Order: sequence, then C-alpha cells, then structure tokens
Amino acid sequence: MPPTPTTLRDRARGAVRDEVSKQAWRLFAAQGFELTTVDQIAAAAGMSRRTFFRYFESKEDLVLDRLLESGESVVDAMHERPADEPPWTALRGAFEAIVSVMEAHAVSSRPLQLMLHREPVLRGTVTELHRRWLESLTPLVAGRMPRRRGHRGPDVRAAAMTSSALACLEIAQTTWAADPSVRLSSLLDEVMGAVSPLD
Amino acid sequence: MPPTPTTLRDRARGAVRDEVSKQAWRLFAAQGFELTTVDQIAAAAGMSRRTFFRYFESKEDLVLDRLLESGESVVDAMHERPADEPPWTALRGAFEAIVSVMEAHAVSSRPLQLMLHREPVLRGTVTELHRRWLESLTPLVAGRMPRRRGHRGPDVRAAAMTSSALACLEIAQTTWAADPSVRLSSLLDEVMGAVSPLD
DNA sequence: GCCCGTTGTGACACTGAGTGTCAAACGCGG
DNA sequence: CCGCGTTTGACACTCAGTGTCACAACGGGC
Repeated sequence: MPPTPTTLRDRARGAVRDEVSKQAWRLFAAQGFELTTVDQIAAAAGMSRRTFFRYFESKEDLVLDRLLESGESVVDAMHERPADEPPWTALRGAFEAIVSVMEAHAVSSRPLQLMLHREPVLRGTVTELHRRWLESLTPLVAGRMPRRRGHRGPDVRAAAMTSSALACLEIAQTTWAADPSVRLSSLLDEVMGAVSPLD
Repeated sequence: MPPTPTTLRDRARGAVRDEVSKQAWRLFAAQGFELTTVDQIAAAAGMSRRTFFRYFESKEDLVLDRLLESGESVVDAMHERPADEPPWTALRGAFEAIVSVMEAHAVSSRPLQLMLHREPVLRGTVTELHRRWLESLTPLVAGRMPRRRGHRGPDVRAAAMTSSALACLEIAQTTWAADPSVRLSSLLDEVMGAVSPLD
C-alpha cells in the first residue's frame, strides 16, 4: 500500500516539480538566488511564468522544498532513539541523520549552506523550515520529559529545548560551511555539549 | 560630548522617522501589517511613496526599527551582570530588561507579539533581530566561558549558547502572548531552566 | 467516430514592493 | 538676493505574486 495514494496525475505533477527544481538550482548555483528571476526559471523549464506559480507558491518555496526533503529523516531518527534516552541526547542523535548526509555530500551541502546565509531573503526560509521541524519534534521531546502536574496543551519546556537544539544545529552548520577543517559532527557535539550536558 | 554628533539634520531626520513610524503603527494596528501598503503609510505621513523609502529601507524595516529600540537594553544589562555569574544565568538576567518592560506594557506588547507570529512576512524580521542580538551578545557570553586551548576567532560555543537563549526567549514570548494567565518572567525561568540549569 | 466534463496551460491585466533618474523646490550662508 | 547642497516628488521601470478567462489536451461514455 502506498502511503500517499500515488495517482498518475500526482506522479506527473511530481516529475514536473522535479524538473523545475532542477533547472532552478542550476540557475541558483550560477547566479545566486536573488539574481535569478522566476521568468528565467520558467523559461529554462519550458513553461510560462504563470504555470511556474501553479507548481511552487513562491521562489523561496523551491528552497524550502529541498530543505524539507533533505531533513525529513530527523523525525524518523528521533522515533528510533532509545526510549530512556534523555531528550537533549536524543535530539543530538536524531540530528546525526542530517549531519552525516551533509558530511558525505559536502561538495553540494557546503555551497548550499553558504547560500542560505549569504542571501538575506533565504534566512526567512530557514526560519520557516525550523518552525516546521519544531512542530514535529516538540511532541517527541515532550514524551521524554518528566510529566508536569496539571498542565494542559503542548509542553513549553519541550518546545524550548527543541528550539534550542535547532539553534545549535544552525550554528554548527554555519560554522562548518565556512571552515572545512572541522568535522560537522564534532562541532555539533561541542556546541550542544556547551549548552547542556550530553549524557 | 554627544556619542552621536547630533547635527540639526540628523535630528530633523529622526523626527520624520518617528512621525512616519507613528502613522505606520496606527495603520498596522488597524489593518495588520500585510494589508497596509507603503502608499497608505506615506500618505498618512504626508509624503510621497518615494520619500518613504528614503527613510526606511522597506516596510519590514519599520518593525525591525521598533524591535531594536525596545531591546537595546539587553546588551547593557548583560554588561552589568556580575562577572562571576555563569553565562546562561547572566543571559537570563539580562533578558529581564525586556521581560519586565513587556509585562509592564502588556497592553501594547501582547498585540505586537501576536502580530509578529501571525504575519508570516514578519517572522523573517524577528530572525533578523535575533541575528543582530546574537552578534552583540556572543562576545559577552564568550567572556564568561572557560577559555579554549588554541582556538582563534569567535567562540562557537558562546554563539550556540546565546542563540539557544534567544530561542528560549522567543518561545516564552510567544506562549505568553497567547496565554495571559502566566507571568512572562516565570515562563522564561521555567523554559530556560529546562534547557540548562540556572545556577 | 463524436461529445462531454475535467484539468493543465498561456495570455493579459493588475497590485504592491523596491530602485534609478532627473528636475524642481527648499533652506541656508554669503 | 544669489548660489549651493540637500530633499523631495514625479515618472518609469523591474520583479514577485494573483485573478480571470479562453483554449488545448485528455480520458471516458456513447
């Protein structure tokens, strides 16, 4: 059973999205994000500007799409951490899913990462990405924290811890992108260990 | 000696900025940020659209400007924390500068805070704000951390800790804005205490 | 084969942010 | 009153994003 009931149309749509994305990233790499216009992307993908916007909500959406994809694994990884592991350590472990991929594909990850903080417009996109991760991860973190007496709703402490971990991840990623001499995983260990002890 | 050599022109410019800002915030409160156009703001301030952009780089800049202003005090507060206080505790203490102001002016702070996370465009602005605070605060935090053997440049651990603290602050602010029944300062204590012990 | 509704597409027009250019208006010292 | 530098507004332009509409492509039923 397919988890998403893949109809023919859905797959066609997916193929078009992939092609548009591919062309867009080619242009981004060559000219940068801001200097690339939607018209150029649409032309490169052989469609009208209007049609582009039927596949992606915005130019930023192209970037968000790629980042979401490359980071889906974190939630899965978090699920697979041992149940008795403390939340901070579990988050560090789950992050290994992205960290290892980034280190393995450093040649493409590093320029991407550099672009993300060189282009001011994209910083908002990164924030949006973190917002989504925060939503998925917070409940998982909350499950690992000592229950609170008489408190309804999502646990603020879990949200804060998750958000802090994401902040650490970002610092580590940014530092790593600029300085190839350190391993990303060591950097993340150092940085998360400094904020809160990793048991 | 004035720290900023306030010429007549500078003060005039400041006065205009204030007036524009005032009109803009009146409109934002009435219609929301996105629905308010630059033309409306310019008209309300009695100037042309083009002139508006000579005073503010963008519509978002109006918001950033106000947020920067209301948060300048944090850096000062950080300087005044006892030198032997551990960094996390010092950050918590320094945040009290904003927290107390927000609680004292809850009637205006709360709607502002709500607007900041209701309007998607403004989330990028908040990120930019945090980026600036991070820049100013990181060196101060680094000064409170055990020196590292043979490591040049700004301390990554200090950046991570500062960024995490800002993440906590944001979670606390957002929660507080939506739920008037808890004190912001208690919320921040709880949240920062959960991430790392507050000595 | 033809007719049908659904869906994808392009053309056009429009709003709104932001920028460059230029000429007119303003303010002030001489 | 004159000149000089600054401020301003008008105009034109680019680019993102949206609404509307007419048309082409497709697939099924007859």
